[in-house]
Amino acid sequence: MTDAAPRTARARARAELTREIVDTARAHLEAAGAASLSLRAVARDLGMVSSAIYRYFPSRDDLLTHLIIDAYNGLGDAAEVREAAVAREDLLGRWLAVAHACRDWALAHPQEWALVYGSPVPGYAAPEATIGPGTRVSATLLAILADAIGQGVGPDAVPVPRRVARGIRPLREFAGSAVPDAYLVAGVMARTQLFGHIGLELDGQFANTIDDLDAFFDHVMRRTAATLGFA
Amino acid sequence: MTDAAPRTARARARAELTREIVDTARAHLEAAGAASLSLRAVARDLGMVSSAIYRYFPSRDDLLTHLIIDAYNGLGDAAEVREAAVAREDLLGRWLAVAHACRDWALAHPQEWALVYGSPVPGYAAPEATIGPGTRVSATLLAILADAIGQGVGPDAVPVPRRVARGIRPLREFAGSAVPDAYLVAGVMARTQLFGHIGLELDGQFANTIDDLDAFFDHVMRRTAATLGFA
DNA sequence: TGTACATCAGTGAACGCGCGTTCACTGATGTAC
DNA sequence: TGTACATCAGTGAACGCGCGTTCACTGATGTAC
Repeated sequence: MTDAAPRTARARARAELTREIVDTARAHLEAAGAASLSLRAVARDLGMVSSAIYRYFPSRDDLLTHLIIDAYNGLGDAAEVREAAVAREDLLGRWLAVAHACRDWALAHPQEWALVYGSPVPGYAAPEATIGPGTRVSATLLAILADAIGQGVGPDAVPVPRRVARGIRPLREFAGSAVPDAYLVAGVMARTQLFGHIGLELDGQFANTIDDLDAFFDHVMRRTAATLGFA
Repeated sequence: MTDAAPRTARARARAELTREIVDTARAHLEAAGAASLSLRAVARDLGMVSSAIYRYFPSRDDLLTHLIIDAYNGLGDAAEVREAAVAREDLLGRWLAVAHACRDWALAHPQEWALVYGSPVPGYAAPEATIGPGTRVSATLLAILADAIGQGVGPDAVPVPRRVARGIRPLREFAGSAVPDAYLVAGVMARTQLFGHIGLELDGQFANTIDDLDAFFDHVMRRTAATLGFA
């Protein structure tokens, strides 16, 4: 996306300052949330005048878009790296790697998580450029499910009602027709359990209910893996 | 909380205007989200001067607190009414009643749902008064689980690791000791599936993936009920 | 290698906006005798 | 039933704040010859 090796001093300075702006904005985001992210505050922190930011980003929304893409990629990287370190035939291990990577990343970057999976930022509409990076975790999970089929492993093959089968056609096409409907449903439910748990945990919905969330999450993710037939 | 029958004309006018302020605020909330809820805009809509609001609510945060409690109660009412209409021994029906009531309410009041289950409003800390109403749905679900035990119905009694059992002590105390740990875990997972699905659906995470979300949700909730042993 | 011009980063002032909250005030409603 | 005082709702102006964005500018960096 950016030039690999900027030639001139000007270009190098520009690349560096662009990175500094994004880094500072991300720090502000983590400190106060997306709604109160302010260009002026970012500029202040960098010792520039607020209008100078406009040499780098055409608007606040554009900066937000960068942060969203970065967040998706940060999460995607974390999940993919941890998942790639597990032996291919160890389906449970791969699932747990993705699950724990997502939760760890979310706990380390709660506002970035909220930026992409929380309530939409008022007045901001995510452009198309965010769609691709937004599907990386799901794609990784789907790859595990596909490998499971190769191993003859999968969820209970309960019948899926016709109307449901019809309603998940876009998903089936995205997944490739080799994945049976019952697997797709179980896969979506597993993802909902994963993302739902993380969201509820970040929102404090387990406060005064569950003390040891590390242990609980691991157990829940193992139970979820069992619904997919992973041992 | 409020006087049942206000005596004087002044008191009647006060009660009515208080209600109008909350109603208008709720309308603004649904239109633009909690972060952009403005006292001045509410006052403008009611044809009053902005400072007049302060005769009714001491601050913006206090108004937000009212909206949060109202939202919890609106959701709680919806769930309880629908659940109460189902025969006590029909566990699946009761679970589905709660699940669909929650989703229907959330789709009808997405910003109110976000207010209580979405990312926290920046700069706002929910006071204790919101805790009670916030547990109504969970309490209803727990009652179904307790009745299931009475019927000898429940999830697979898989062993719960010691550390997990220790970590859910507050929940066990809240539920009463009659509910085995495996049931509590399965119950929390069911709630996560329910709340997680609704949250992801409201955030548009199923766009381009699942067309018929009504059918899909019903199916997913039936599969979830199956994990609790409900037929 | 040096000069002339074009490009671009950063400045500082300004525009226009909306916000939450305070305060001294007026006039209507309620209460006590 | 009528008067005197207290309570309270609503007014309008003001304070102080921070925001996103625009614009004409200066001075440094880069490029072409």
